Amino acid sequence: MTIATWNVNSIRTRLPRLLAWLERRRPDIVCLQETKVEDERFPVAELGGLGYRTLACGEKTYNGVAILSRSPGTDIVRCLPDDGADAQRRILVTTIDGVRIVDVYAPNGGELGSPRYAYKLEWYRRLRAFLAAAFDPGQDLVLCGDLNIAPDERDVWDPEQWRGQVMCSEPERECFRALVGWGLTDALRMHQPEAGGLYTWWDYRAGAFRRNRGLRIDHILLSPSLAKRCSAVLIDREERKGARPSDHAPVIAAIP
DNA sequence: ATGGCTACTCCTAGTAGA
Repeated sequence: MTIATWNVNSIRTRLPRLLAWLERRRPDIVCLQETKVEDERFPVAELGGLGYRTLACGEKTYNGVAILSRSPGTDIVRCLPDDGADAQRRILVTTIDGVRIVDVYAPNGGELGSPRYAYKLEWYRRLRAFLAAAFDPGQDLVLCGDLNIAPDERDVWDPEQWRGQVMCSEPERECFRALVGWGLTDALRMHQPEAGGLYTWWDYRAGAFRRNRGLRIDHILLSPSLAKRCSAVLIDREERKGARPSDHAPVIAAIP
């Protein structure tokens, strides 16, 4: 199977590009983030026309995650167990073809020391607790999405400029290492252990994409059984080019 | 030249993204 993750920055704005990309890449499972739409308004019919089923967990304007798949999903979980009824829509879990899929849109974090930064760290603590309580690293499991953390200096175009900034701070990186420490493998780094310049997000401003001034903040993390099978991981930079792109590129893992 | 953007909303200004 191929599984992809993509922060589309609005499913409605990105729908033409998403449909063309699905036709070209034909991934089996796609985890989307920042759909920015309530579930009633999600473009289910258009995606169905290409043979994809939709599971959506969204809200108006902000956040929102969704999972597209050829096979149906079962055992669906929306939000974290300690989220309230009005929680930000940031997590969606399902099982597809025997693989547990955890689709995540982590908080941005605002500025270091801000309430939103504290919320991000707390949210990661709750995510880690959810993993421990609800899953087993011995199962076939993928945790992927926009984690809003660049794990180390190889993942940042200018480590000096970004040192201590949000997405690069040591407490955030400790949150990423806690996921890996639970038993997950960073699929891209498994295949490209040293390479720099591999980014998944580039600012819309300042010609950042053209200059490859980016960050690697979108990740596919695999349980050991899937890491063993994963044969390739691709950052689909083509999707950051052209008219009206998302500011994120998709990441695709092949798991034969 | 060191900045330049995009998408959302009871839309035309303010907020958020990262």
